[in-house]
Amino acid sequence: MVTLVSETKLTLAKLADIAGVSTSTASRALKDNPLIKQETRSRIQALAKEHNFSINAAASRLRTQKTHVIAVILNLIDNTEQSTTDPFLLKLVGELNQALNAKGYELLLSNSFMASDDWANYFIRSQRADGIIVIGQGKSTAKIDRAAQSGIPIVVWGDAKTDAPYPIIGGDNYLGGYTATQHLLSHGAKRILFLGDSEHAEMQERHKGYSQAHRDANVPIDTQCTCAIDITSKAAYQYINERIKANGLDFDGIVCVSDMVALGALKALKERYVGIPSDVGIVGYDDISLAELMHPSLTTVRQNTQHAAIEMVTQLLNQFENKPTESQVVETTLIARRSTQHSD
Amino acid sequence: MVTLVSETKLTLAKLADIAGVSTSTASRALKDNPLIKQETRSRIQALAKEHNFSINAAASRLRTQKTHVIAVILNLIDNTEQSTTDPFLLKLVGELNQALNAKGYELLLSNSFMASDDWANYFIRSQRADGIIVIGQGKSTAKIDRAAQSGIPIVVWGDAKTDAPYPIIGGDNYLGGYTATQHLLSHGAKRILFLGDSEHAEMQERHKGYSQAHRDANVPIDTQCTCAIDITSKAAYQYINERIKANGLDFDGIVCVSDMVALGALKALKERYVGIPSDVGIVGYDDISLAELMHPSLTTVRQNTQHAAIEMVTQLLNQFENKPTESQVVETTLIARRSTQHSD
DNA sequence: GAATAAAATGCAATCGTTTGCAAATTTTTT
DNA sequence: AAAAAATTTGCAAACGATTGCATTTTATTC
Repeated sequence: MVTLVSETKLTLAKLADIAGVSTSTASRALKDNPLIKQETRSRIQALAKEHNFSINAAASRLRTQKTHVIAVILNLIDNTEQSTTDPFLLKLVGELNQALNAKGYELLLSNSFMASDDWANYFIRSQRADGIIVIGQGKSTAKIDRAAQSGIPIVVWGDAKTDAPYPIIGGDNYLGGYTATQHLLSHGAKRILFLGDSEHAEMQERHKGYSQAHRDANVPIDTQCTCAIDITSKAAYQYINERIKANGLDFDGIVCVSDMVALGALKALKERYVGIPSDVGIVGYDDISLAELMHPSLTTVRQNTQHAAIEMVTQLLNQFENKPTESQVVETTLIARRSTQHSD
Repeated sequence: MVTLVSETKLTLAKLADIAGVSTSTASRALKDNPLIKQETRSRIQALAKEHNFSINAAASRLRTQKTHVIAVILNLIDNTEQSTTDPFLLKLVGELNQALNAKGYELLLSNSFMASDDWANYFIRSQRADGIIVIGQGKSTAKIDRAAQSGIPIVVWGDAKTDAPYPIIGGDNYLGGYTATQHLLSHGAKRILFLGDSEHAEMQERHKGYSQAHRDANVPIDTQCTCAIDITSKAAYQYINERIKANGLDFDGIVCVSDMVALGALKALKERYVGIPSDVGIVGYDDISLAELMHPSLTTVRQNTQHAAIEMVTQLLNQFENKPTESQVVETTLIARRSTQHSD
């Protein structure tokens, strides 16, 4: 059976014609509007299916002024390639896709390199999307602030403790940093490196937790142990390599701001036959799927991303209805594995 | 300085009013149409910037019948969660985003679970997107075939050797499988497992390469060595574990259909203190960023995804202009690392 | 069976751009 | 300085769906 491609595009008007009703009736019938007699509704819906009819989204959006599209912006750091390589960000995108679809929205993917600088204009005023979800606060929140200032619906994944006029969803970074550090200290570590980029709000919070854990354990902190590097495994690998070359093994624990960073550090240590966790314990962040596949498996801090995604979507949709919104902290737990402790 | 949110939405008509010209002139001026006097053009463009004006995409799409949006569909395998976990797919999405943006298109992300079954209808006829890029042929190409049959612009990432009425971009899977196997054989392996799901076209090709390599090397093939598992690290981990438990170490090499699978296998072997590569050599596929971070670093087959993305976009845009299209094979190379050979 | 209430359908304006064609303006030519 | 040609601009009709309001049809009541 060959289905011929219909010569002329099928519009609602034509479908209505076929059904012998007006376009208004057809339109309502397709939306299951109870204003229309049940029998008519079913008849038209069946007809639509039969003729492979689809409402024209462009026309519908123009008329209703709603797109049912959400722009998700990966807010990347300018000079690093954190983006394409970090599984965590993309995992979050996957979860968002799911959460959005569940609410009848679609996901327009973008990143801070490509989208023009004026997000409110480009995405919302232009009616490309109804709202924006930004992943990551980046080093500066200028663009986010600007977008928010113009009053568009917006939600951010970042550090929820940051004071901002828009809701921020994120793990408890202070707690994450604290727990990771405390975990190492309780296993006897005395000189713990903090590996990450301290310009991020999220990372700063983690660093505060790192410091507090030291204070609570009465272990002195050496500023030499706070290491600012790009958030990539390569940077971590290089840093650890060079540090050991220069100073010898002058630390016995590492708190990393992401699993990717941890894996880079791990590789450098292994190549130099540093025992893990016997000589150095390592804690990562994010619990990417590879963390438990490493050898030794990687102790890390997991944030409930699925819950986060749902929360972000909820907070965004709330804004559509002018409901109040608020920043939300999602569950953050330490997953203890072999990179910090010997066989259980 | 407070920028007031303009009370009434700024439309092209209003902008034209402000400028003292007709909407037609304004429209053309914004597109830098040479029909309009240069001076007028600049004046209106400046005015648009000043007033934060953005063309309404919905209206524009309705009128021009073009969306400048491409739907990217992750064609996942129904019961596995390959999706959210496999860095390779998401890397490809990243590259596509880049390639699309370079051509002035946006990326609408979707996956085979969520999108309705009738892609042509849902995305194209509904004017949500101008074309479709499908990532992965899946176990059945039914949905893809159906979409293609209705004559919409479509491109697929998969096995380029598959005969299909749409262009397929992909690595040379036969060669990849052949090279990986040959590499292991040349390092002395005699019984090599093939770990993967043979229902995929891509995997089948790789398996053919695997077989041919054996024949060329005069090494017998045991069907017991072809192992059908889900394409996840977890499945690989379990499989290897159970196999060893049941049969002992009855193999000395593994060809995996993805790095994720390889990492799962690797973990299982390490836990049983199987020497790598001394007892068993392992080759992965995809060269995800973690491959070289593993210990030992993972020998794998790399496909040039950046080139692939650009090629896919090109082939898709060609269809818009009714230019001929053709399947394309992208560069596929073996990256030899420690998991198959001792220190160099 | 007429009057009233309730249910179902249709009319027509609107959303904001784009574009073929006509009209107005400017420049060039004779 | 008028005619012809070239350059700029504007008119008005699409694009296809949605929805408040009016109208028609059906069901209910007396």
